[in-house]
Amino acid sequence: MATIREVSKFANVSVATVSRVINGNKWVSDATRDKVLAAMKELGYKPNSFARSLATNKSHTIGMVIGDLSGPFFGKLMNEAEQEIRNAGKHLIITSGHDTVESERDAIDFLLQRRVDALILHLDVLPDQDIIDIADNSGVPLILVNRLVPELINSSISLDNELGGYLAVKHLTDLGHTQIATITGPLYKADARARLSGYRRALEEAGIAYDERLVVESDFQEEGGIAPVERLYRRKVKFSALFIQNDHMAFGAMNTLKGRGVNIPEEVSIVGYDDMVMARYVEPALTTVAVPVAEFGKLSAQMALKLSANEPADVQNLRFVPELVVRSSTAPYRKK
Amino acid sequence: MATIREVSKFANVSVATVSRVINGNKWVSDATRDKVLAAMKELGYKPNSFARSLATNKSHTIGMVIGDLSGPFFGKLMNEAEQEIRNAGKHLIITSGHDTVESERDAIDFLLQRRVDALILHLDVLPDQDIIDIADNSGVPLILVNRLVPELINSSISLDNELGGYLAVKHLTDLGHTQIATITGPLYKADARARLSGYRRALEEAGIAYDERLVVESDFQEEGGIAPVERLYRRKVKFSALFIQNDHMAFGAMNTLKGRGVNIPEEVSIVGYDDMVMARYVEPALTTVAVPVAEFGKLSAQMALKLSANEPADVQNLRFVPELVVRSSTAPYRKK
DNA sequence: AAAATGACTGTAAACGGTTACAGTTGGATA
DNA sequence: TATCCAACTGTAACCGTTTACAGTCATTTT
Repeated sequence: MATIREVSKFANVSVATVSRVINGNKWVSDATRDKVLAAMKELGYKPNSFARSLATNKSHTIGMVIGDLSGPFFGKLMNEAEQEIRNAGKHLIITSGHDTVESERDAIDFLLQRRVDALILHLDVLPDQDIIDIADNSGVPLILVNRLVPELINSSISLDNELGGYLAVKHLTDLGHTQIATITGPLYKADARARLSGYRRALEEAGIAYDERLVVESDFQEEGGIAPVERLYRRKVKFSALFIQNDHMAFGAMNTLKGRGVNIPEEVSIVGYDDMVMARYVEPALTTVAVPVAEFGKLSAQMALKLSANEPADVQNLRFVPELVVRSSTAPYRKK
Repeated sequence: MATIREVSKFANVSVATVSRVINGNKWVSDATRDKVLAAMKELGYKPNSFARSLATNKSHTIGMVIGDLSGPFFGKLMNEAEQEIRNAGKHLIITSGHDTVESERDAIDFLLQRRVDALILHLDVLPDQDIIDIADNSGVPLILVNRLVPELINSSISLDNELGGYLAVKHLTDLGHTQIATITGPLYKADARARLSGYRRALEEAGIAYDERLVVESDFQEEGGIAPVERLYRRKVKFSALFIQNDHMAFGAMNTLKGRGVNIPEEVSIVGYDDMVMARYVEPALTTVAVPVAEFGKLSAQMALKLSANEPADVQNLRFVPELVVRSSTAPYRKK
C-alpha cells in the first residue's frame, strides 16, 4: 500500500506537504493540493492510522466491552453508542467479554493497547478490584455501564436493578398473590442478584416469608425459561405468580406453561424484565419491567466522548430508574 | 503511558531485550526476563499496538462491516465470527454501515486505515463497482456476506434468497392458496428483491398471475408489519395468505390482523422469514424460512482468517440453502 | 592454547506518519 | 531600494516498536 513518501515523489512535493493536504492545513496552494490529491487517488493511498496515531498519540477511537454481541439488550446499546460516536467523527471498537474473567481482561487489554481515548465497559465477571486498577493506572478514562463499583461511583451509569425486581414483585403482591416463584439469571451476575434482592424486599414488605424452593437460578437464555418451570413443578411447590428475570426466559416459560395447559394469567401471572419489543407480541402480552437501554447507550457514549476530550463529565452515579409496564400476563389472585 | 524505553532503563537492559521479552523470544536469560517483567509490571506497561503494527506491518485484526448493530440477525453473525476470530488469537473490529452509501464507505475506510488483515463485509447499499474496486485495489482480502457480486463470486458467502422466497410461497400454493399477498423489505436491498422474485416464480409455477396490488414494500422493522396490512385492506384486495419477508414484520402484522379479528391461520395463513427464536413463541407459532446465520458468521470468519494468512480459501461462491420450517401459522385454503 | 560455538545482550535503522523550524518566494510597505 | 511579511514548501527529528547485525562472554572442541 502506498505511503506518504511515494505520494510525495509522485506529486513532486515534500512529505510535509502531503501531510498538510491530508490534514486540511490551509497553507497549501490550490495547485499543489490538486497535484497531491491526484497522486493520492492515482496510487490508491490511504493514510496508515498506526503511523498517524503513533505520531499524534491520538486514536480517535472509543473502546467498548460488552458481555454478548448478540442479544437484543446489547444490540441496542451498541447501536446507540455507535451512532453518537460516529456523529462526533470518532469510531467505536467493540469487543465481547464472553462472560469469563480472562476474556474480559483480554478484551480490555486489546483496547488499551489500541490506545482508545476512552472505555465503555459492561463487565459481568471481572472483579471490582481489577476495574479499579484499570481506572487508576491505565490513564484512560472509563465509563462503567450497568454496574456499580462504589469506588468508581462517578463513572458509573447503572440501572437500579433492585428497584426493578421490587417493582415487578410488588405489582404481584398488590394483586393479592402470596405464592410467588422467581426464575433468576446466573447469580454470579450482579444484575441477577440485585433483581433477586428486590424480589425479597417486596415479599418482606408484604409480610410474605422467603421460601427458597420458589427460587430457581437459570441463564438468561430463552431455553433457560423451560427447565426451571419443570423444576418448580417437580418441587411440588404451589405458585400463582412467577417473576422471571428477563423476557427471553419468560417467553420460554410461558410456552412451557401453555404446554402444560396452564392458563396465563388466570392460573399463573407472569412478570418479565427488559421490555423487549417482542414482549407485546406474545400472548398474552407480557407485563414486564422496562429498561431505558437506548438512553444507556447514548449517554455512555456522550460521557465517554466528554471524558476523552478532558471535559468534566458530571456523571455522578447516573442511576436510571426502571419502570413497570403492565400488560395482560398478570391478573389478580384468585383461589382455585 | 510507559514505553519500552522507560522499561529498559528501569530494568537496566536495552530496548531490544525488552522487546524480546514481550515477544517471547527465547534468547533471554531467566534473570533478565524476570527483571524486565518486574519493570513492566511496576510501570504498568502495555505495548503500543500502533508502534507494533507499524513496525511489523501486521494488525492481527479482522474488520467487519454490517448493516445494523442491533437486530438479531447481525447479533448472531457478529457473535459467531468474533468467537472464531478470538480463538485464532486475533481480534474483530466491527463497524456499522447504517444503510447509507457514505457511511458504508466510511466504515470500510476506517478499517482499511487500520490495516486490518481481512474484511468481512455485509453491505446493503454500496454499489457493486465500489466493492470491486476495493477488492482490486485495497490489497486486503475480503469476504462478502449475503450478497452476490458476480465479479467476486469467489469471495461471496450468500444465501439463496430467491429460493427462500420461492419455498415460502410454494408452501402456500401447495396448500391451495391463490390470493397470496406479500410484504417486502426495502427493495433497494438485494435480499428483498431476491425474495420477491422467489415469490413471483412460485406464483408463476402455480399458474397464478402476478398482481401488483398484493405487494407492499416495507422496512424490515417490527412496526413495519403494521401499516402494510392496513394498506392491503385499504386496497380492497382479497388475500388468504401472506408472505412476509422477515419475522419481525410478521410479528407486527400478526398482531394487527388479530386486532382486526382475523383468525390465523383459518382466515389468513402467514409465512415469515429468518426463523428468529421468537418465531416459535408467538401464537400461532410462525411458519418461516430458516437461515443458517450462525454458520454464516462462523464460515465468514474462517474464510477471512485463511485469506489473511495467504492460504487459499476455496470459497467458490458458497451459497447456503434456506429451509422452510412449518409451524402453525399456515393452513390449507378454505373458502369463506 | 587457540578457535569455534552457543547463549545472551546491545546498537541502530527501519516502519509511515506529524510538525517545529527553517527556508524561499513575490509583493507591499517604509 | 531596502525591509518586512504573508504564503507556501522543504528538512529532519520524533512517536514506540521490531529486528538485522554486531558484539561479548563463558564453554566446548580441536
